[in-house]
Amino acid sequence: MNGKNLLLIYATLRSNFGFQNWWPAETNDEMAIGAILTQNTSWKNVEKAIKSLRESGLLSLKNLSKASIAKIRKSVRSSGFYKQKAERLKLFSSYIVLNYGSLEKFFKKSKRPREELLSIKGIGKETADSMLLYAGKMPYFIIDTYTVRVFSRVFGIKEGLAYDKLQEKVHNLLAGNVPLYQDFHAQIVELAKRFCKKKPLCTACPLAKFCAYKAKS
DNA sequence: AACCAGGAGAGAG
DNA sequence: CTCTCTCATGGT
Repeated sequence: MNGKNLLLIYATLRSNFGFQNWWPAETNDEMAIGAILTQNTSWKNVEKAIKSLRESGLLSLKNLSKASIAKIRKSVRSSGFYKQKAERLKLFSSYIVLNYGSLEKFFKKSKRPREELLSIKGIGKETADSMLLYAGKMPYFIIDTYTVRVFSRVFGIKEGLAYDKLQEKVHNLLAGNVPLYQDFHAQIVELAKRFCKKKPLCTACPLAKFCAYKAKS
C-alpha cells in the first residue's frame, strides 16, 4: 500500500461508480445527527428516523438539546438501538449548544475537535471522523468496517490493524485532501456493498485486477 | 429464517 | 491490550 496505488484504486472506483456526493444532508446539524443514527445501522433505516425528526422539528442541535428523551425516542425508533441513540443525540446536542452555541462555532473554536468529540459519550472514532470530515470539512480519513475489509483484501494488510494506525497511514499517503477523503470513503462503501462482501463477488469486482485477495471458486 | 447494517461502551481476562 | 456481550429495528 502506497500513495500511488491508493490513488489508482480511487480512480478506478470513481470511474466505475461516479462521484458519490456524500454526505446526503442539507445542513451540518443533519449530517451530525445522521452520523450518530447510522451507527451499525443501514442508511435506509436512518432515513426514516431523519424524516421523523424533521417532521417533529428536531433536526437541529438546538431543538434536540431542548427536547425530551421520550420525544426523541419516538422519532428515532426505526434506526434501531433507539434508547441509546436518543440519549446520545441529547448528550451530543447539549454539549455543542451549551459549550459553543452551534456546530459551526465548535469547528471554528475547538483546539482539539477530534479529542473533544471523542470525550462525549456515544461518539466513537468513526462517528467523530465522519462529523469532522463531512460537516467540519477537516482532513480525517474515515476507517469503518468496510474500509478495513477492502484495504485488507486489496493491499493484504492485516484486518486487525488498529483504527488510528491505518488512519495515520492513509493520512501520510494522501496528505490532507478533504474532497478526496470524502469521496474515497463513499466509493469504498459503494464497492463493499456491491462486491466486497463476506461472500465476495470478485469476478465482477472492478478492483479484481489489483486485488491481493482471490476468491476460491 | 438466519444474517447483516455507513459502531460504541462496558466488562473480563 | 484484545476478545465478548449488549443494544434493536428493518431488509434480504
